[in-house]
Order: sequence, then structure tokens, then C-alpha cells
Amino acid sequence: MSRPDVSAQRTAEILAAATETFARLGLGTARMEDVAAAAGVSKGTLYLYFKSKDALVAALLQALFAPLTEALTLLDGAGTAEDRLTRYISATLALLEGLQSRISLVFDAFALAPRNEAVRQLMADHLHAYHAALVRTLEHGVASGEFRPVDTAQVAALLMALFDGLLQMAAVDPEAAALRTRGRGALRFVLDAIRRPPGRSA
Amino acid sequence: MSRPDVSAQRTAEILAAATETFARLGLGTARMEDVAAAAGVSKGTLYLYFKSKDALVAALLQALFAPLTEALTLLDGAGTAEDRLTRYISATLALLEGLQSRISLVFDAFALAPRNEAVRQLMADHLHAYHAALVRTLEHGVASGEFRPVDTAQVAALLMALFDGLLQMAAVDPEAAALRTRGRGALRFVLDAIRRPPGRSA
Amino acid sequence: MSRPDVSAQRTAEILAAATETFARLGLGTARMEDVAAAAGVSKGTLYLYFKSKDALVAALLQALFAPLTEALTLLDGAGTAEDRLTRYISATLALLEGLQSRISLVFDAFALAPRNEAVRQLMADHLHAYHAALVRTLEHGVASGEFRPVDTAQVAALLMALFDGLLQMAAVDPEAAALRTRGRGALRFVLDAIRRPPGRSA
Amino acid sequence: MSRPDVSAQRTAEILAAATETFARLGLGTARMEDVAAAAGVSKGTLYLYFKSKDALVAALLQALFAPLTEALTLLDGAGTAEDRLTRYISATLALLEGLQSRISLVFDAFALAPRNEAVRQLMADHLHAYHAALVRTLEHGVASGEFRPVDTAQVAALLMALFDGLLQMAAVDPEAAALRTRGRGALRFVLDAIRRPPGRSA
DNA sequence: GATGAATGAGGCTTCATTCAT
DNA sequence: AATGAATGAAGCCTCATTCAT
Repeated sequence: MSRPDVSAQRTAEILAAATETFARLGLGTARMEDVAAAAGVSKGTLYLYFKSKDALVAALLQALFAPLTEALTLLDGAGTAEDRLTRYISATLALLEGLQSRISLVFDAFALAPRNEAVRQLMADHLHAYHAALVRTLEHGVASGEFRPVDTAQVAALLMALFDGLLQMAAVDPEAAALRTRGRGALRFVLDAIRRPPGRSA
Repeated sequence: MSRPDVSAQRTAEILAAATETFARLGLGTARMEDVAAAAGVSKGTLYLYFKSKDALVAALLQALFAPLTEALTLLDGAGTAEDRLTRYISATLALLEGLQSRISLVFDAFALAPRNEAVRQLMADHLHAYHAALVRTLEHGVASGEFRPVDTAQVAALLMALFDGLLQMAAVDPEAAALRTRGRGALRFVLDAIRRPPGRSA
Repeated sequence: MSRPDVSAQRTAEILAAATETFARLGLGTARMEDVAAAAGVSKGTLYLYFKSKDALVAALLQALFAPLTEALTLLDGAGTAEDRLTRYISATLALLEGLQSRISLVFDAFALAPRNEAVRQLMADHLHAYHAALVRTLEHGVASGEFRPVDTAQVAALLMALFDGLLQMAAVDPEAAALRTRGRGALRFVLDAIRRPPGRSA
Repeated sequence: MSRPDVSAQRTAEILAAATETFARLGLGTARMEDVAAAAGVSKGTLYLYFKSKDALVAALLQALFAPLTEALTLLDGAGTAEDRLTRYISATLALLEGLQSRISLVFDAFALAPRNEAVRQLMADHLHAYHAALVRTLEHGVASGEFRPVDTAQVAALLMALFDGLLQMAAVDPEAAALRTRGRGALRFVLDAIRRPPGRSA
């Protein structure tokens, strides 16, 4: 009945400010001072909640990826495989659009991954969970007769690559973005390619 | 017939050393001293050839992307559209595998792009040239009857995203990579999807 | 009633240390490290109080000239023109003797002036105020009949040049200095030359 | 009958270029590279003619002061003391106006003097020779009855200070310069003050 | 003599982190 | 818990000087 949430809330505030600041200035460029200013606290306070800049970055990236990982549950929901994929992709595209300004953090994370084990692990875990969920869904579709008997691992990887790539392109060339449109088009393309032709069974 | 190549060669040596060093340590982490040591010259010499660390990074990224841009000419060569795409993708996958250890530089570049106009421009230019060449090739294929009348801009974007995404995933999870295998599989998948069914006209 | 003086005091300490250090080693030769050591703080602390070495130098020169400019008020005090001039020169000579060891800073400032607009402005402002005050005093003396109807602007410039020159010579050749003696002698010489001969009006 | 003058000429060229360059950029700011470029030779060549930057500066200042010292012979020429003083001051003012753009070097030299024994010696020597010549001339004037029996050492110092001061003021505030006009006015002022009143002997 | 590429010591400045209050 | 002044290691860059050609 004490208030552990007081500091929990402060932690969240700092994390939010750090996310905004690091996204705007870059992981390497943003200074702890900048984060402190954005959070409305002093530099010293940052160190009461996070051991170091690295720890703050790690926590921040974890928080950034959490909703994306959580959205994977949509792939194990009810409905046809196609429904699930569509639902998941819609939700994810919405999440990504919500990330908007924070998108550059994702690239900072990718750049960091090969040289920071914690970050690499974090991202690898996400990608594995992502891949596994896609494979399960695709196999469900194949088993149910929705999809042709494709190489599910291969198609899963292809779908992941597709969306990562779209995200990346959107970041470099935001005008040509239309991330949501492109994303849906890409899914449709893949579904068209793996869907079992309708009148085929006749 | 004098020796303008003296500097040219030294420039190339420094660029090579810088590439290796920045790839290994990261654009932000590597120090000019590290580059100098790798190049076997003194710190001061670096500044004889490049005005600043930023200039060195810019030159290095330009050099990194040049062969990738150059490979685009394969898309405008002879043969069917499918041949050209296959040839180009093979060449590019080979290039990327050759990049191997330097691949993290690409991600550093992506992370830098939103905050460094020179880098953003460099990458945007490459992506535009890439997209235009793909569109040309796909339209050729559609005109010749190889491909179904697909939305070429959309498919081109999809192909680009696909390969960028594969590259990205390969970096985070190098073991599951098999970049070349995955890449060819992805191309085959797309080609299968857009190829005009053989006996269809009958 | 908080402690805005904490920084104010530290600022003053640093300024004092910088003055001593720059005077001893020269504006160009002294390192920020030297100043820090003299102030008993770390290098980083210097930058908490002054944006750069240049800013520190500018602040220091401003502080150096302030008392000299302030002494000009003596020229507008009570008494005959001759009293005022004598009083002012005495006070200024005392100030300059107090500057003693810091005198080389004045020459550094003169050397800097043509190439540093802030410094040039600072000194030009002082010289203009100086000249104007002298002219006012001389004109008062002419109006009151103390002085012959001389060209006051010219005599003012001459007085200024005289004292600047004495200062300069004292710096190069400190032994022959006797700045105070020479200074008083110079003033007497000028006063003798412009004073209206006593019984002349008879 | 060889050509020792070849290198003598080259030495002079370098000295001229150095003078212009150091005057323009400042003794501390100008780089050996700048001097080399101005002289139209390579950096290495500079070191064939001068052992170091310091040596170059010393030679340059010596050359700068030489004509001023030489002009002192005019004080020992023919004519009345007043003639000689007038002639000398005219010649010197012309020299100084010729120095124009190089005038800031004089202040660099004054700033350097307290911390560079060679420079201090050079300037002290000049000032002593200057003072001695003035004293001689004034004493000649007193002896001949041109001047009142003034304290010649004191008046000599006063004259020197006067002209040094005028020079200094001209540098800080070039617009109010009119160095030549002010200089002549100053001399006239002093002569008027020490000249024996014409009909006085009667 | 002349060159200019190469050197490396050294200066200015930044910033993650600490700690006394 | 919170602060923010203080620290000092470390990075980028400059430039006087050297030396092989």
C-alpha cells in the first residue's frame, strides 16, 4: 500500500522523454542533459532511475519493441489464416504509423545490434517470435486448405523481410512512404501468390 | 605522366582502412586515430586527404554504394525481363556477400540518414535509381508478354523492400542468413507470382 | 535570496585566475588548462562559466578596462579644470601601477584589436569616452579662463597619446619606467603649455 | 663573383611575404603555410632560409624597425634643433604611413616583448637609441639658445611617448587617424612649449 | 636547393558520470 | 529523492617541423 508507482510513473516519464529525445537527435548524438531537460528533471535524477546511458537505451528499445511483439498474439487468434494475417498486418502498420517520429530509433537499434549484445539479443528474440508466429499461421492455412503447400519458413521470412524493407524505405524517403498502402498491397500480393486457386478443387 | 596517383592511391588506402574500421567499430565509436592506425599513417595524414571525419564518412558511404548503383546497369542489358532480374539479383547478392563484414555500415548509414542530409540524399538517390530501373524492367516484361499486367511501381517497391529487409535480417541474425539462398528464393517467389501462366492464352 | 552569488563568485574567481594566467603567459600561449589550474578547478568547469576561450578573453578584457573607464567620472567632478585633470591622472596612474603585472594584457589587447571585432569595439569605446571626457574638461578650462583658447580636441588626443605611449614604454623598458613620475611630469608639461599666463590679462 | 645574392634575394622575398602575412593575420595566427603561399615557395623552403618561425619573426621585426632606427640620423644632421626635429618627425611619419597595413605588427611586437627576450632587446635598443638622439638634439637646441633650459631627458621621453601613443590610437581607431596631421600638431605643440620666447632676451 | 607529404604533440571542447547538499 | 556543480577522460583537429626524393 506504499507507492511504488510513484517511481514507476517517474520511470515511465523518463522513458518517454528519452524516447522522444533519442529519436529526434539520435542515440549517439543525444546527451543525457537533453533527456533530462525533456523529462523535466535534473541530470542526476536520470541516474537514480537508470544505471547509465546504455541501460536507458536498452530499456527504451525494449519498450519500443514490446507492443510489436505483443501484436504477434493476433496471429494466434480466431479466424482463417488469411484473416489473422490481415488483422495482424493492419494492427502492426497502425503501430508503425503511430511510431512515426520514433522510427529512426529502429534504425539506430539495427545499427547498434552488431556491436551491442543486449540489443542484438532483444531484436533477435523479436524476430524469432515473429518468424515462429508467421510459420504457425501459414501452416494453419496450408493445413486448412486456404494456402497452397508452400515452404512456410521461406514465405514467413519473405513476409518479414518485406515489411522491414518497407519500413526502412519509408524512413529514407518519407514522401514516397504511404507505408500503410504499400504494406497492405504487399500483403495482398503475397496472399494472392499463396492462396489456393478457388475453383481448383472442383 | 607525373604521379597524381600518389595521392589517389593513398586516398584509396585510407578509404579502405576507414571502411574496415568504421564497419568494425561503428561510425560513432571509431576514432580517427583508429582509422589512422588501420591505414598505417598518422592522424594528421588523414586530414591531408579528408577535411574532417564527416567528410571521410561521406566519401566512404559513397564508395560503398557505388558498386550497388553500378550493378543496376545489368537491369538494362539484353535478354528477357526475367533474365535481367535474375542476373541483377545474382550480381547484387554476390556484392552484398562480398560486403559481409562491412554490412553494418549500411545500417549505420540508414540510422544516419534522417539526421544527415548528405547521407540521406546519397541513399535516396540510390533508391530512386534502383526503383526506376526495376520499373523499366518490369514494364519491359509486361510489354513483351512475359509478365501479367501488374502494377509495376508497386511490384518494384515490393522487390526493393524484400531485399533490403533480407539484408537487414541477415545482419541481426547472421546464422539464419543464407542471404543468397533466401534472396534467390524471394526472387523466384515474386517471379512465379507475376509470370504470365504459360498455356493461359490457349 | 537564494545563491546566485555562488556562480557569481566562482565566475569572479575564474576571471581573476584567467587574468593572472593570460597576463603571465600571453593570450595566445596560455592554455585553458593553465587557467583551470590557476583557478583551482577542472578544465570542464571553465566551460560552465564561459562558453569558450574567446569568450573568457573578452570578459577578462572588459573587466580590465572597466575601472579605467570608471575613473573618467573624475574628470566631470568639482573643482577647476586643472584640479580635475590632475586628480584623474593621479587616479589613473595609480590604477595602472596596480595593473603592474597585468599590463602586458593591454598590449595583447591592442595587438588583438585589429583582428577581433569585439576587442576592437571595447577599446574604441573606451578611447571615445576618454577623449570626450578630456574635451569636456579642457573646454571647461578654456571657458573659465584657466586655459588659453587651444584646440581642445587636439590637446585631448595629445594627452591620450602621451599616456598610452608612456604606458607602452614602461612595458618594454620597465626599469626606466617610473611611470608615475613620468606621467605627472607629462601632465605638468602640458598644463604649463596651455595655462593662461597669470598677469597676462593686466 | 659567385651569386650569394641569389639566396639573399630569396631571403628578402620571404621576409617581405612574411611581413605582409603576419601583419594581415597576426603573429600568432598566421601559419608557416600562409607565409609560404604568399612567398610563392614551399613550406620546406622557408626552413632553408630561417631556422624556425620564431627566427623568421625575429628577422622580420628587425627589418621592420631598421628604417625607423636609421631615420634617427636625421636628428644629428645639419640645421637648427627645431629643423632637425621637424625633419625627423616628417620622415618618420612618412615611414609610419608607409607601414600602414603592417602597423599591427608593431603591436604584436609590443605584446611579444615582455615574453620574448630577443624581441624585448630589439625594441629596447631602438627606444634607447631614439631617446639618446632626441636628448642630443634637445641639448643642442638648449645650448644654442633655441630652447628654454628644459629637462631634456624628460621632454625626450615625452616626445617618444607622444608619437608611440598616436600610432597606437591610429591603429585602434583608424578613421580618426590623420596620423600625419596629429603628429605634426603634436610636435608643434611641444616646440611651442619649449621654444625660447623671441624677444625675451631683450 | 626545392619540394610537399608525413608526422605527432598539443590545444580546445564535450559529455557521461559522480557526489555533496 | 532530487539537484546541478564539478570532474576528467577522450575526441577532433591544427600546425610547426622534418626528410626522402
